[in-house]
Amino acid sequence: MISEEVQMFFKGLANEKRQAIMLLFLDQNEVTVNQVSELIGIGQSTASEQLSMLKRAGLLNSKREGKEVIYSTNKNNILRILQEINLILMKCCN
Amino acid sequence: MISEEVQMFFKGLANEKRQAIMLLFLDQNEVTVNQVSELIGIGQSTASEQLSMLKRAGLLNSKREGKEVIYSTNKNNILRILQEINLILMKCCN
DNA sequence: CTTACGTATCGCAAATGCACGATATGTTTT
DNA sequence: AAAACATATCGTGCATTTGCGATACGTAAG
Repeated sequence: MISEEVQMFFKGLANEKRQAIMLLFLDQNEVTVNQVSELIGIGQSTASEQLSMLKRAGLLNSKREGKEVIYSTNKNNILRILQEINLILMKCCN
Repeated sequence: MISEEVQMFFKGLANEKRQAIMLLFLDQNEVTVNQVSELIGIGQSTASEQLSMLKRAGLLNSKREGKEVIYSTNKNNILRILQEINLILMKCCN
């Protein structure tokens, strides 16, 4: 079987809205929940839940700053998991 | 938005059984539907459907050989999509 | 042509995922 | 302490996914 981490990584990115959220970080490296809600065009609660899901999946980090919660990419973890995935799929493609 | 291909790639790997199927190719580079059914421990129809899903997602190829259908990894496509994903996520992790 | 075997498709029930509004919690300002 | 704002959680309806058995289709052998 495959590590729980990698499994969650794929589930995290298996949704269009969550993919769109990740793409936000191409332009800016920090976003708040409300920004995501507005930029993606989803409700506030949905944004909050999808962001926390991406965090659980190891793709994002969050920190509180005043009343806002600021999300950013979990670079180290993403790169680590990417390497793991590359390794596995490369082997499958001997 | 992200390309349909990449989206399908993630959805393909977002399921435990399908991940297990892909891992079969670490040992052998060709499997039949029945082999998958037995090795993974799922019904014949389920194996058939998941395999054809992985093919649609661009991860597998298939060819008929007699009464059997033999699946193998779509190496070129996998490597291509992996590169694309790496590119995107690397940028997100500037 | 019939049988046997491998695979694909169909119909269905259960589980999971999704998105929302309402509401609760946390934080700053007044 | 109360108001205002940002975020998190809850409950719900709806859609999608999952896995199965039954059945249809394709292919090879008798």
